[in-house]
Amino acid sequence: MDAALHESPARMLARAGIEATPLRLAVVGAMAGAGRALPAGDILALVRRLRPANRVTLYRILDLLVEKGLARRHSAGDRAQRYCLEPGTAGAPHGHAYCVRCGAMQCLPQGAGLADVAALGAGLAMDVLSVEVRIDGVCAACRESKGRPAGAAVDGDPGNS
Amino acid sequence: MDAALHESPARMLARAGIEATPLRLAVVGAMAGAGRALPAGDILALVRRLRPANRVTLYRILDLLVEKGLARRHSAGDRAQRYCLEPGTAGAPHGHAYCVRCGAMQCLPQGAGLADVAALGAGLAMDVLSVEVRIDGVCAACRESKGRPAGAAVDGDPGNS
DNA sequence: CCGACAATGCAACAAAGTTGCATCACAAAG
DNA sequence: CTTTGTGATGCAACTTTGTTGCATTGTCGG
Ligand SMILES: [Mn+2]
Ligand SMILES: [Mn+2]
Ligand SMILES: [Zn+2]
Ligand SMILES: [Zn+2]
Repeated sequence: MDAALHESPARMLARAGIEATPLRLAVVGAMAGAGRALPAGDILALVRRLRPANRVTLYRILDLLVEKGLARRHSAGDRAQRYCLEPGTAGAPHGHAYCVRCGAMQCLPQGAGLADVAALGAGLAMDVLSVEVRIDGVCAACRESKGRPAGAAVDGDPGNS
Repeated sequence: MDAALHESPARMLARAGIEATPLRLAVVGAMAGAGRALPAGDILALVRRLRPANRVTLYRILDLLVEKGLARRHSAGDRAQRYCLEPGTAGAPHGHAYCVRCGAMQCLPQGAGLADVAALGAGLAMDVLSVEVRIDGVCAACRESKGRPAGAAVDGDPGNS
């Protein structure tokens, strides 16, 4: 996609008040421009194309990114949490489309359809913190390829740590 | 709550084409009238007030209920899936309000705020199967009690199996 | 060089769910 | 009444995903 639209990983970390380290830059780089929310395992595989990386450290970095507001954590139908970068400008939430076949979780354009869900939360006798909207289904790629799941996962074998 | 509003567990199973067994009746009974989506662990604890029950069998029963359309499985912010009975009449989806503090997941009234989310799914190059809407926040009970979480869990010790 | 302090790595652990296989219950057949 | 088949249940081991405690490394101010 159009790389010019994206801030550099270094700037993103700076904006969130997180000290830049090689691993953190690699993690943010892996998530940037994906256009979808990735499970920790996929992010780890992507980062390991560039450098060795420890599983636990990755989880700690992801926790930090979420805590500092740079990333969001989303639950899908399966057991793994997905992480996607907050769209640059603000904390406006966005929904996701989850393929129950291949596990891909596409980020949807901001604001789409979420307005009245947020309104719904307002009447709830609850301090609303966030709103999760997920559309489950079978993605176009998986609908075609009847056989194996379409974009099943990031390649690259396991191993290190 | 008003028990007269609820179908009997036996009837629910019959309607879904599931053979009734004592355990299955107990499971459906535990879920019925809860008004919220319960994690498997809570359902197990409730069932065990009545009879011994095996963890694996419970998971198999829950899978069966979901497969036959009698129950729905929902993911929350934590690692445990929640299960709630489909409201009697139809497959109309409903959203949930999840308390990040005590883990309670309240079922919201049907239709509330989900109309345009469903519409959003229609434009998606994806075979839409279902729509998940979850409002995360801190429930009223937890907001008051600053100390320990409010409705933390179903009581009853672990043990059996 | 020295100590402080954050980042990383490693091993063990934990929670939730799954798998394979043994057993049980019960009904139909002989 | 006994045999035999089938689905439901139980049990142990395992997998996946994430977490915790603690050791090690690296960096920066003095
Ligand atoms: Mn996203
Ligand atoms: Mn519900
Ligand atoms: Zn797919
Ligand atoms: Zn609560």
